[in-house]
Amino acid sequence: MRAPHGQNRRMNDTREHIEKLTDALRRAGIRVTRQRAAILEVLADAQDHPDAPELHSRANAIAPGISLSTVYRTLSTLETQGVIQRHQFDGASARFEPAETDHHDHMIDVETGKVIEFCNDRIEKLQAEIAAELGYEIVHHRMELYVRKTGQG
Amino acid sequence: MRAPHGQNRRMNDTREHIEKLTDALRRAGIRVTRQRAAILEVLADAQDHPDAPELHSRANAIAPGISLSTVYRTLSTLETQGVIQRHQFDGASARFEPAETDHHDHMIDVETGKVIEFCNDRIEKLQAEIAAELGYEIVHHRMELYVRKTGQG
DNA sequence: ACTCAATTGCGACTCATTCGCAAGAAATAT
DNA sequence: ATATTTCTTGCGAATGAGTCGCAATTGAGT
Repeated sequence: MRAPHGQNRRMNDTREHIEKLTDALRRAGIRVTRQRAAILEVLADAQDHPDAPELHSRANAIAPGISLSTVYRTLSTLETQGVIQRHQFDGASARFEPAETDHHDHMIDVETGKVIEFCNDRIEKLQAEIAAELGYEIVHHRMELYVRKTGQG
Repeated sequence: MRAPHGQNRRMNDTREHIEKLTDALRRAGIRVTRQRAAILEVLADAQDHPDAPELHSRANAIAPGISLSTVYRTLSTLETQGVIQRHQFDGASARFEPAETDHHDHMIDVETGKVIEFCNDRIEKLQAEIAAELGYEIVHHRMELYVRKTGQG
C-alpha cells in the first residue's frame, strides 16, 4: 500500500500550491475573486475532508462576508476544473479535497467519521481487469471501506 | 469473478421467496400489511435496482393507494431487518435490491445507467488486509466502478 | 369480535443543494 | 482614466429526496 499525499505538507508549500491553482483558473478564463481565493486557500490548507458549511465558515474566517451559495457555486466550478474532488460518503453531505496528483481511496471510521486515505495498485489493476472482461473501461470509481478499530464494540 | 445471483430467477421461486421474507418479518414482530406485501413482491420480482418512486409506482400497480411515505418507511424497515440493501450511486436517489445470500459490488454504465453486479474475492481479501494493516476491521464497504463500453466516445 | 400497539396517508417539514435576479466586481475596450 | 461587457456575488426563494407528526386505520394475538 502506497502512502498517499497530504498529511505532512509543509506550511510553506501552501503559498505556491495556491498560486499554481489560481494560475490554472485564470488560464481557464475563470476569475480569481476574493471569495474564490479564500476558498482555495482553505482547501489547500485542509488536512481533512470538509463539507460545504465547514468550508464556508473557514473561508469566512479569512475573508468575511462569503455566502454559502458562493461556496457551493465555487466548489462546483472547482470540481469541473478538476481542481478539487467531491466525495459523497454514506448519505452524509458532500465532502471535498484538493485534487492532488495521485489517486487514492477512502476508509471511513464509522465511530469517529475520520477519513483515512489509501491506495492499492493491485486492487486498481483488478478493477480494470473486471471491467475489461465485460467489455467496459473504467471512467472513474469509488471504493470506500467503512471500518472500526479492531477489538472493541 | 463469480457470477452473482439474480438475473435468472424463475417466476416460481418468487412465491416462496416472498413467503420466506414475510415469515421472517412476522417473526421479528413486524406486521405484514397489504402495502408491505406489495412492496416485498415488487422487490422480489425486480431484476434491476429501482429507486423509491419507481417502487412506489410498481407497488401501486399491485395494490393501489400506497403512499410514497409508506414506501420510504417500508424500505427503511426492510433495510434495518436486513431484507434489502440500499445503494447510493453517484449523487442520484437511493436504489434498492433484495439482500441475497452473496455479497457483490456494482458497475454502473455511465451512458445508460445500467447496473451490473460482480464480485471478486481477491479484491475483498485485499480490502480486509488494508484495513487490518491499520488496525481496523471492515464494517461494510462500497465499491462502484463507473464504466463505459470500450472503443466508443 | 375485542383490544391495542403498529401502521398508514396526508401534508407539513427538514436538509443539502441549486436557481433567479438585481447589484457588485473583473477584464476589456475606448 | 472611463465606459463597457461579462462574470460573480448575495440574497432569498425554490427544489428534491427523504422524514415526521398526527389522527384514522388495521393486523394479530386474546
